Amino acid sequence: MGRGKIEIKLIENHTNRQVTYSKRRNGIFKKAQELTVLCDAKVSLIMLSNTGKMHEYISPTTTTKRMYDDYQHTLGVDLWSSHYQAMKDTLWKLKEINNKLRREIRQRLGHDLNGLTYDQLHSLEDKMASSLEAIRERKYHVLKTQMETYKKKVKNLEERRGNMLHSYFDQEVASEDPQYGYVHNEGDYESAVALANGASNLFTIHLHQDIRDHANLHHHHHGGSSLGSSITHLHDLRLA
Amino acid sequence: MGRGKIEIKLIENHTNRQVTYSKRRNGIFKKAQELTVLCDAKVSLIMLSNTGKMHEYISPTTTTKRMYDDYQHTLGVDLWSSHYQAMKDTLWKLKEINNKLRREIRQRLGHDLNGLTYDQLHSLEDKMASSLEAIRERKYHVLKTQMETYKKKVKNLEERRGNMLHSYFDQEVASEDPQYGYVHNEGDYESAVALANGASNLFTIHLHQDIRDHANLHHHHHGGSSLGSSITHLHDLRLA
DNA sequence: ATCTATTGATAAGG
DNA sequence: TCCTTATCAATAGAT
Repeated sequence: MGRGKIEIKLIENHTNRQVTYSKRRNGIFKKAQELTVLCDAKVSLIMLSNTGKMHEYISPTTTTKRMYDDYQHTLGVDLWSSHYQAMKDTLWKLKEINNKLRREIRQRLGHDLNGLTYDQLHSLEDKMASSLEAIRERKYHVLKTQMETYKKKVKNLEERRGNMLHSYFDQEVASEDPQYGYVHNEGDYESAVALANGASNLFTIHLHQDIRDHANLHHHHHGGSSLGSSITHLHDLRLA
Repeated sequence: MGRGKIEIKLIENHTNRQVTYSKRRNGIFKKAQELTVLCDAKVSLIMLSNTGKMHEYISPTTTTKRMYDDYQHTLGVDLWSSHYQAMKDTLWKLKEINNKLRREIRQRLGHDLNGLTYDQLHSLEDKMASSLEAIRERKYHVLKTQMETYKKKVKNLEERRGNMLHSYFDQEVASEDPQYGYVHNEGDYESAVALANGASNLFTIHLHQDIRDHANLHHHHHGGSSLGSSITHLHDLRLA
């Protein structure tokens, strides 16, 4: 269709190729638009020239994202599933670990002991007792250190100001900040985990196994009518 | 181009529409293929008929995923980024929680106490002591229950078999499975967390802000030459 | 699905 | 890139 027939092979002349690309691109766009209107079809057409320019046609009744979503759904594959899957696995593992940790803490708090045997309880008791001992030792160590600090301070004061020691000492102890008292924050964990669990539901990926052998193959019709075309790289997919 | 000119508007006749769809679809596929060869272009063409049938053309030098990824990159926006971001947030929160839980456990094991004040240690000691008490109580409860079970068994046996009680009882106790001894599995948590941390590095998402106003607009050329076509919904994008 | 008159697309040239 | 036009290709309607 032109002043002469042309072979369908790469146009060597750069300028010529550019011109032909431009013309034919617009021809295809026009055809896509006509098809959209004439047949109430939805078309997504993305073209990337060898010079890196990208052109798109999308039927006005849809969006490119929706078309690709539909496409993936039709194929029963998720092109991005591997990414999602890895993330999902990670999330799952973290949640598992979290649950284990929380269970362990609860048992160490003396809750949820019903499932444990006598032996397990005995072992837990031993561990708790020795942990408690470590904490007590640390506590006394801290106390001792603190006392020594105070002693030194007092000594200093005694040297500098005579015997005002008792009133100063009492004041110092009373003003210690009580807000750092150990706070059990299981509630925070609960809500954060709940949030995490809720959010993760957004990412339920369906990974179907019936991937059809369509990708990068030559002209196929999977079931149904065949047009017997000799065009290569055309794929005929149906909604499952 | 046919026995008569046709208006570009929806073909009312169902059969006719189907036939036209089929013919034109193949026409566009052929054009897409020719463009691919003639101009060394890459084309991704997805068509969805009003009957729900989907057809695709993809240039053999690329894949649908790559085309769509390129498309998104060209737009400077990743339509999936919000999903990824939500997942990433979830992962981060879970990791935070995990660390808190693990710190708490370690403190309850009597480790990592250096950062705690005397008050905190005192509070922890109290909690540990009462937890330990709960565990002890549970342990004795289990022991008592178990003893009663044995007593009943023994009583049963006494009634049924006379006075063979001692040997049977000893045997029963000795054969109790010791494999359920409490096992501290912090190592498992460590490695699982490490794995999680490693995997999460795969999901560093780049969220660009320069979203261009291209989506679902009518025929546009962003910079450069205009073909002056009256075709609507054509988009002209350039690689950033 | 095939045929073919007719319109539409486009190669080459400016 | 845009216009022209001879030529070839696509396809509408009929079978």
